[in-house]
Amino acid sequence: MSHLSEQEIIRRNYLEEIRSMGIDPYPHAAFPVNMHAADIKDGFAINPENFTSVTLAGRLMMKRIMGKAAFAELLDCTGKIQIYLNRDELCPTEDKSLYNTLFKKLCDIGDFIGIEGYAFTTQTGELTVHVRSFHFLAKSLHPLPVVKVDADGKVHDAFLDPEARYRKRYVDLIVNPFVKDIFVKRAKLISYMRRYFDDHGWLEVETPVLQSIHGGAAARPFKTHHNALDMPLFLRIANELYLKKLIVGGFDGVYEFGKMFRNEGMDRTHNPEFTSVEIYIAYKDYIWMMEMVEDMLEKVIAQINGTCESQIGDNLINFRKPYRRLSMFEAIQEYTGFNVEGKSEEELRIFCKSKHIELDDSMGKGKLIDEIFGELVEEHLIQPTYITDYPIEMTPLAKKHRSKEGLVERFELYINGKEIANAYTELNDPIDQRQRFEDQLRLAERGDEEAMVLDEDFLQALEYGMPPTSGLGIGIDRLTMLITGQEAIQEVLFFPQMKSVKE
RNA sequence: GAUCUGUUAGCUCAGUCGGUAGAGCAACGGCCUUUUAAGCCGUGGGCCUUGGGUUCGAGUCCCAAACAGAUCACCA
Repeated sequence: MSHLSEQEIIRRNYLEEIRSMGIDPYPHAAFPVNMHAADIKDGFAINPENFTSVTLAGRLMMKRIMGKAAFAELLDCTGKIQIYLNRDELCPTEDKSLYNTLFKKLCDIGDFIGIEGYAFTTQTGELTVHVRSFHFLAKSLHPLPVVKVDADGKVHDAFLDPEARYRKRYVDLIVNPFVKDIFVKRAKLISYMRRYFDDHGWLEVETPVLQSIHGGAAARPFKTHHNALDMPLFLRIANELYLKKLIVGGFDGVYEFGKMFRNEGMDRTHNPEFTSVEIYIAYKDYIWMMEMVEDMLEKVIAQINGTCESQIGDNLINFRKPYRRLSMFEAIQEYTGFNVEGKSEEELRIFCKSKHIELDDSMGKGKLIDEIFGELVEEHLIQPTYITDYPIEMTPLAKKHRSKEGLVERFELYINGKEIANAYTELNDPIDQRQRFEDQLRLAERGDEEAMVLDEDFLQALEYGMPPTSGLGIGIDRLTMLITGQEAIQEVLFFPQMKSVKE
């Protein structure tokens, strides 16, 4: 703390003046809050008699002082409410210092105060708490941005610089009410999903974040080191293999909400740590999983938004089931007019070149088809759509398709042009699984940094026998973006990763 | 990682052709017993992101760096 602004110095001086009045600017005792701002706003018009003695606490956000009377705004966890203070009612004796000195002079915007009083409506129709007693609860030493909303709902002096908002999220939360709403919806999303899973009897579990082998996905990991064991460890890129081991162990349904860590680029849809939910259900296949996912999303989103719809940019997304199902080949046919089925690698390359898709020599047929899909189809999948049946090369943990040669039983759920969920009929044939890992090893030898690592312990688990199982992963951050209408992942993370600022 | 844009008071932003830095809010002082975007009147407040350069003179022009945003690449 090298340089203090004029306003910061003044607040520190006020802190000492409060002490010199014999008042503790950071009191210890609990304050007996019995009401929130929203309770009064919701209930006063119906039952005003319930609001003759309300005790509120929160931040002082605005002072309008008119001599012996003053209006102020109090912000608590439910929002703002106006309060009214009258000098001679607050200070009936000769000593007017509580009003004149403590409130008028030494209370700054941002300070925490507690009040007791009764609710009434002013001549201008504003619901207000008439203060009978006033208590100082905590001093704020930094000035807050002062954001005002006028009668037309127009915001003045908005605090909107993304860097400032993300680096000081607490200020963002204090000053921008819409930010809180996003995180409340995020919490509800996780809570309602958890309830849906629990109601079906599936078990919430926790698996290791620190892993000696980073399996279960194709991505570059963060590396760390355990000192006592003197061994390298990785932060998990996925929890898939551990969850399947629990299915081997005899649970019929397990799920985990948790952070995954990927050492890759950051942008408005990627943060190095992100939250996923993965769920594995025994004796099911990917067709069953599609039905479960659309049922769950319809119910959960209706509970959160009060409707199955969500507006994102220009698109109104409807989450009502059933969702459209298209195989990857059908989707490519529909959006490009090109049929990839039965085509040779050379024919696929010619098509890619005609569409100006960038290629490199290492790409096989599966990767080429994936490129075509990613470049030409994804952006068109606005309403919830299941894309099914992927080329086997890209998907080492999924079971070969029951009837289509060269494909696996996999679906991804696309919404608003982005992948939201990924699911398989899980591969439970340990011999096949070993071969698939070995194929990945060959990719790694050719320099693919994201190729999956062979996990001997996982293979051994499969050798003990895993029931037929379907598994699913959903990106919670991206789903939150969809239901809150946000287009940047940073808006749905309290503390998105930022570069450190050099002093 | 690439390209473009931005960084000026606590906050939101102006700043013309290169000539000693501006507004509103916030702060400070005064007046004021139901106001409301900010009650009224007045006053103070600046490492113009950082470092170089051009120039008699740089917030402004040039070069570099830091951080951020947008677009792209990679991924979920």
